[in-house]
Amino acid sequence: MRYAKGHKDATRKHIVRIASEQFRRDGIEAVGVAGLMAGAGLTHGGFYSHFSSKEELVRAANADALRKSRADLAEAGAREGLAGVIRAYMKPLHRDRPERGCAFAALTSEIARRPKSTRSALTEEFEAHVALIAEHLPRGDRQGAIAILAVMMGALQLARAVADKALSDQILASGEKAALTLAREFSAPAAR
Amino acid sequence: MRYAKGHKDATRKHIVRIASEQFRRDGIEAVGVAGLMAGAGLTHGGFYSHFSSKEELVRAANADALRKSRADLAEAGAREGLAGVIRAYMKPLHRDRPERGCAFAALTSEIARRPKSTRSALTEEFEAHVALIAEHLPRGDRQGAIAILAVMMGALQLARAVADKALSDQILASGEKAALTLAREFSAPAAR
DNA sequence: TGTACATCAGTGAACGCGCGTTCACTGATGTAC
DNA sequence: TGTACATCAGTGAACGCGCGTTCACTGATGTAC
Repeated sequence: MRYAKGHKDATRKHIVRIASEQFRRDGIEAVGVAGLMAGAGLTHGGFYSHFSSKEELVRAANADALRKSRADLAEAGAREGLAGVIRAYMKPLHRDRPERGCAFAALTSEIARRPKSTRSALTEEFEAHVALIAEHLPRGDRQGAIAILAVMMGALQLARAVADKALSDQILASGEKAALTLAREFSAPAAR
Repeated sequence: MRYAKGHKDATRKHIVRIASEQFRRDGIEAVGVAGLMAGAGLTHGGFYSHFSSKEELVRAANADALRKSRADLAEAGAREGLAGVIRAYMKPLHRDRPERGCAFAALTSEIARRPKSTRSALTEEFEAHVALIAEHLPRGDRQGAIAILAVMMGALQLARAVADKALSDQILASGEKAALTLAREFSAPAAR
């Protein structure tokens, strides 16, 4: 079957999108090329006409997921400021749908063990996230932005891992409160 | 060969220790039973006379790693208080040696995808960590303790994942500063 | 004290399975004549 | 306008390999007589 112009590009984008969801939900290692392609409605053989290796897809999928979640953060920030970003991030819905959520929370520890090329791709997106948060802080405070991202993703991960629902909700609330506290504190440091 | 009394128990403990290191360094999924047993100086066949499944070892290894890192935190806390705990956690050495470090930072997102039995084992250890940090806060503030743990492990993970050394150091410094800020803030909330 | 046997921690071959990757092939459609 | 052919996205069988798990076996030593 000969396909319409742009068809292959659309297929590639579709595979990347499906992969970014499966990776976030199940972890990178747990997702196989065959299952991934089946999830995209294709057979596994065609994979290598789109990507030179699974690792290339990993880079593309992470970048895609992070670009998308950055756009979500930017939108919440434009509407409701930094407090809006924090409240959106710490929502129970975000905990319950990792496949649509922040790729840092889902994949950072796994990416730490992948090749440098993959970690470099992550690093760029990390900087972009930090810059986005820093925009809402006086003097574009990078340190504060990094800390706010760290506490949010740390709390989200813990909330996903514990086996107790009430505790999980409590962790989300703690993360939200701490992130808001840091936002306030880094905006106008206490004079002690 | 007949072995001395207590030999089998010592072997089991040895396997658990080796496993807890390999899991933290390479991730749970990436560690195979054969490589693990070889690392312990044994052959893979004997594995199932010690554990009923890999998952049982995962639970034992995580509990062991977390009990040990909790003892380290407790020691730093006894010597130098909460600030000492935070400074020890955010040290570059901790970033560079995941196999000896905090199992939350290394494995939380992976554990979130494992069976409930494994997540329950983690939950207990999490509560114990929170209690240990809360001891250093007024009124044993659980919320503050959870937030401090979250920002430390989030920052440590990010410091391990980025491909840039200077950025990684900066992330550790941000995590330390934020954790200290939260410790201060949760001890004596600003009156605003 | 000396011999026969029971014990059992550890060995290593084998199982079915899914992994990432390769490759000869298919077949619908665009292009050339 | 009608036919022959080139294109190329996608197919599916096959590759070597390592996975978690099973199991018949080994062999050094403690125990029974």
